[in-house]
Amino acid sequence: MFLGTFEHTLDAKGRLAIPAKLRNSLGEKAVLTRSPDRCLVLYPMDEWNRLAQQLSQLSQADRNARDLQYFIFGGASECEIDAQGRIIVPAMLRNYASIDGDVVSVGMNTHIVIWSQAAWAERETRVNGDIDNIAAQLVGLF
Amino acid sequence: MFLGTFEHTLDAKGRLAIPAKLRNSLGEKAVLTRSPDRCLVLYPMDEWNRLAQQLSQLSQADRNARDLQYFIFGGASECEIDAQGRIIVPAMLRNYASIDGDVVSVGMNTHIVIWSQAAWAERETRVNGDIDNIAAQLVGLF
DNA sequence: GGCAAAGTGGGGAAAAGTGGGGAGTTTTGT
DNA sequence: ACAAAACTCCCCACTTTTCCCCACTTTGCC
Repeated sequence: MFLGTFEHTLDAKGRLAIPAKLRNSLGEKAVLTRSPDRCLVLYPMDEWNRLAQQLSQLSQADRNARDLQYFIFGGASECEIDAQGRIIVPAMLRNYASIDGDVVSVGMNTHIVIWSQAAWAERETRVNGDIDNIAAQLVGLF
Repeated sequence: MFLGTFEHTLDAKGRLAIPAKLRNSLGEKAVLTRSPDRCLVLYPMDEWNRLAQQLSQLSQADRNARDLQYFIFGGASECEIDAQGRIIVPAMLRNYASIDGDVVSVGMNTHIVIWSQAAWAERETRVNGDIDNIAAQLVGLF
């Protein structure tokens, strides 16, 4: 169970420390990949396996399915958490999510989402004040 | 489990180094063949055996089935990974996928796909910006 | 305040990626 | 048939990147 928002940094070697409170629910290994909205997603292995299996079962004949597989599998990286609780974020993923330096990690219950500080701030201001309307469109949940 | 995207080179002798992270899930032998979209595919032996069996079971009376068998079996090459972690890509396959020099290898969970750098870049620009729509058509996965 | 855990930074050993030489074999051309 | 050329395969060498370990600073907690 991943909860909370954490601001921290990614160092010059591309290493990212996973906040201790998020790390607890993560095993020693995890899979990092990209999300369509220009941020990264970190899955614990069991959650990743579920996703990977569903994705693999899509028909190879469907072009959209293949494109999505390229996006997810091709953008993925199996991460081991080192002795300091860090993972290595490949240059390609750093680039995709415009991450250099300040980072925001968000626990999303089943997985962790990683944003560049700048993109996160932008998102916050966009959504702020509008959350009433957004929630209103999803009545029935509460 | 093959994951990630890697840019590297094929040397003048037709040798292609398999990135270490992809090599780990590969045995000492693998099968390289062509894919309909002008790139190459590298299967580990167990995955290849499954594919080959399915392909063999197709009806010989069906012309399309025979053509597909020619395409896959005829284009296939059994590869051994040498001491430096490289395979040799036959000239015919290099030619088919327009590979000379820069190459992109993509882990696709169960197999590895190999593109020429140029063709990959073209594909990327085509898909870029469209990934939202593609993902939207496949909701239920996330 | 002091201790422990978390977060951050850097240096050095090891591995990965790349290129090339040369012996042995096959193919090509005369 | 024979020589020359091309191709394989195996070995070695160099450069770059990655990984692992250690050390310091900061934060939180008793």
